Amino acid sequence: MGRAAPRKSELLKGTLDMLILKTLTVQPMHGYAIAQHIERLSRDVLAVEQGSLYPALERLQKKGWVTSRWRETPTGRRARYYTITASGRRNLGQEISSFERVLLAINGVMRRA
Amino acid sequence: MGRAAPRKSELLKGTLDMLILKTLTVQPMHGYAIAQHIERLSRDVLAVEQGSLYPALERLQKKGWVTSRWRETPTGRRARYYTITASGRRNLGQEISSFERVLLAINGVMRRA
DNA sequence: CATTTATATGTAGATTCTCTACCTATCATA
DNA sequence: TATGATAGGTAGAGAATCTACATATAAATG
Repeated sequence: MGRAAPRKSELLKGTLDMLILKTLTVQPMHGYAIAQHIERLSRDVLAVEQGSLYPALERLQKKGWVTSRWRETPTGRRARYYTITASGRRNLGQEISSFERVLLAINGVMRRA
Repeated sequence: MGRAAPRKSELLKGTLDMLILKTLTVQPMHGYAIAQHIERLSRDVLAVEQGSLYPALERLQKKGWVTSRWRETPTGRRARYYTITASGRRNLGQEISSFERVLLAINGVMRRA
């Protein structure tokens, strides 16, 4: 057999919520589409497993950062569409600056260590 | 009361092993010094708790990426000094490129989403 | 027509990592 | 004398992710 398939997966722990919220700033989307969106924009470097996705969406909803309702997809299937809330947007902003802050800190160690 | 003290802590989950290994490329160090080093180079953005540090060091040792032995510190205390191994260096290289790869992927989502 | 693949949502349980909260001990300083 | 810094550690909880499974429908393929 040939070389192993180029690892599709990998996900920096703790970034999934941020990625989902950012994705929902484009437009309301159902879970399956959110995962596809993230995978596509990351050129398939990031894999969003269902076992991570749906619990994450519940979490976000419980925190009031997204709301959801059942709707029909363009192809006539039923799906739960998620919408980011105002407080979700505020939280996204905070998560982004915290992420950047930590990233700079990590860089500080990795460059100068 | 005034605003909360500027959070000292924060640690991108999954990066601790990389930070420790990178720190040990400078020179063998004991645990306490590793934590201080990371905190200092990150300008106190990253906090390395003992409850994370020592289990991480055990992990790294179990995987053969570091070795350790008791020695005396310059100030005459006993401390366990950790040294990165050849396979530890190889692993560090892989962790770094994987980290960068994932970071680019996240950026792809965060910029274009 | 039958089967497989893609779309869509979810749950259970295990794993992994980190954190909080402890405990011990020595040395330096106030 | 007591407190803080140095040094190492553990137990248990909590959070997030992953694997594996279960369900259902629509579209594509044989």
